[in-house]
Amino acid sequence: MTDNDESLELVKHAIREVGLRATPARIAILQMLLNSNSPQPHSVVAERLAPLGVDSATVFRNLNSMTQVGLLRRAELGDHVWRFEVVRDRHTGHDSAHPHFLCVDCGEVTCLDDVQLTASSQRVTERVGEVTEILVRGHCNQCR
Amino acid sequence: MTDNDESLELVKHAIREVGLRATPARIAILQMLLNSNSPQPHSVVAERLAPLGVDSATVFRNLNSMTQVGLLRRAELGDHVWRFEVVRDRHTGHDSAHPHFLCVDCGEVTCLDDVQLTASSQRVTERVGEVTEILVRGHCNQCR
DNA sequence: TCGCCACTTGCAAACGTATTGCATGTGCAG
DNA sequence: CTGCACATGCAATACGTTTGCAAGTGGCGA
Repeated sequence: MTDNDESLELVKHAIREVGLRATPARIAILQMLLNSNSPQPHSVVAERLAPLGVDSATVFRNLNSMTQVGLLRRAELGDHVWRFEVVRDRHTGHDSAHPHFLCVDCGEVTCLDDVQLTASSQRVTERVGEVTEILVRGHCNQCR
Repeated sequence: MTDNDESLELVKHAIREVGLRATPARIAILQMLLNSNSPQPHSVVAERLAPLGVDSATVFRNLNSMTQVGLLRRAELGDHVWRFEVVRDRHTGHDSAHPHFLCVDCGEVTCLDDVQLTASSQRVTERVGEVTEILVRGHCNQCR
């Protein structure tokens, strides 16, 4: 069994695990995003998969469905284009309202789970409701 | 001179100060946003000004141009809708990029300008880079 | 105060991204 | 192996945003 076979099985398993069918389109999308080190816009994913005969609408639907089940993360860098990246730490447990830092230049998302926002978060919670997500945008140290 | 006259003159002055003409459309947009306590999407601004005979494209152009010159701030809260708010402290120097709370159910936006995120923000800044925007999402008290 | 001219506007058309309907195809549980 | 709910391809559509162009006007200078 080669590395490719192995990763193929892993990808298939990850897709089935969340209750979706491991179709060629989904496998290709996930593999492509796994090989990217930054979130990719739909257009890029669709372009790359077009030669494989995958329709643009299918890419959209799959990116959205895989995002809904937590396989992917959808990021908006400020240019009104959704970018998608693989959620690599689905099993680590800290899926509560931990802050994410999003670099609007390179699109990289950093988990700030050790950053203490609790005090203010609690105050915010009381004031406005139930907080489910905290997103911090800016320019990361590499892009400044 | 009434309060309205006074604020009208202030608004006109603010517009001219940045090198733009004080046209009825710009005055109306600025006044409307000054009376809002949260960022408003273009659609809402356009709807509100439509009865005055202001075109939607004009609203777009003005929101963008006034943003370019620093009169307004454009915020993207993660739902692919630009929202505009008046920059109220252009002259005071201290950065006014305050956190926003977005209710994912009803879409209402609350400005959290009095919430203290400074300590953690500074820590975040050191770790990842320069923070330009803080977004808190969740369910507001009305929607829970 | 008046007239000029660059800046603005209204209207409509163009654009790019995202979504949807429907008939066909297919992954996979039983 | 087989059936059926889920997924896909294709095309049409919805939507938010931008742009071209001719007409209009704010505000400066005379």
